[in-house]
Amino acid sequence: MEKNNDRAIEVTDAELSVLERLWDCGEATIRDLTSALYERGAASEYATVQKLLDRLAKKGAVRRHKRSPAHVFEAIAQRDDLIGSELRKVASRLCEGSLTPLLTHLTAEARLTDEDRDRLLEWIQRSREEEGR
Amino acid sequence: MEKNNDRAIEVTDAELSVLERLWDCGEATIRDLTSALYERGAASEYATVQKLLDRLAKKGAVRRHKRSPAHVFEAIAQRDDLIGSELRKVASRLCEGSLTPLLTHLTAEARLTDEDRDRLLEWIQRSREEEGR
DNA sequence: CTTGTGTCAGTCAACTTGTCTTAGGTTAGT
DNA sequence: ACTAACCTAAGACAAGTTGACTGACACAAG
Repeated sequence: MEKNNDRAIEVTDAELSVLERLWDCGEATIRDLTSALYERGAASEYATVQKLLDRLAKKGAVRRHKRSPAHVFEAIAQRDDLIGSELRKVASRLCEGSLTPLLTHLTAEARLTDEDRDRLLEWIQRSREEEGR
Repeated sequence: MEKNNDRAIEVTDAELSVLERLWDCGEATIRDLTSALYERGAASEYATVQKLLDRLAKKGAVRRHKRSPAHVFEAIAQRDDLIGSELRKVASRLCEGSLTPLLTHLTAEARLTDEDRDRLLEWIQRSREEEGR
C-alpha cells in the first residue's frame, strides 16, 4: 500500500498527453504513441514524442523496456501521483506546506454532492479513530 | 458574500512575494514594498517591484490608488482566491475540471490535527444547512 | 534650476517548452 | 552485400515566460 510520494513529479501539457495515452494503453512504443497523438505521423512528430518520453523518463514518470526492435514504454506515475504533486506544490507556495487549507477551500467552494459530503464525514470519523496510529 | 470567481488569477513567485507583503500591510507604495522586500533598496529593485505591480494590476490582482505624490497599491486578490485558481487549474488539467478528485485525494493524503478536523466538521455542517440556499 | 522622487515604457538574459534536424545503429528483403 | 525502412541518441531552435535592469520624462521643493 506504499504510495509513490518519493518526490514531486510535474509534467508539461505535451508530456501529459503522452502520459495519458500510456495510462490508456498500458504499454506502447514511440510509434504507437505518435500515430495515436498526431494523426499525421511525420518523422519530426515521432522525434517530438521521443523527446517528450525522454523528459518523462528523466522525471521518473515513465519506464523504458528495451524489448526487441523498438523500446516499449510504460507509465510509472499515475494520475493520482500527479494530482498529489500539484496539490503539494500549491500548498507549499500558498499555505506554508499545509494541505489543510486546500481541503478547507474545497469544502467551501466545491459544490458537494451528498455523496461527497458523506464520504468526507466518514473519513473524518475514521481519521479521528486512528488518532494514536 | 460574493466570491471573486470571475476568472483565474495566477501569479509568479516574485509577484507572490509582493502580494504577500500587501496582504500584511493593507496598503503600500512602491517604495514601501521595495524596502520591505529587497533590503538594499536600489533604484533597479524599485523598478522591478514596479514592473511586478504592473503585471499584477494587469491580472486584476492589485488596485492602484492615485493618491497624492506616489501611488498607493492595495491587493484585490486574496490568498484564498489564488488557492482557488490553482486548484481549478489542477482540476482542469488532470480531472476534467471536477474538483471532487482533489477532495478525494486530500482526504486520503492529508493528516489532520484536531483543530483542522473540528474546523472541517463545522464547514461541512454549515454546508449541509445551506443546502437549499 | 537643479535635485530628488515618481511614473511609464522598453530591454535583457536565463530558462522552459514544444518542435524539428542530424547522425548513426540494427534488421529485413532483394 | 546493398539498400530501404525503422530505430535510438543528442542537440538545435523559436517562442514564450520571468525577474531584473535602463532610460526618458513629469513635477514639486529647496
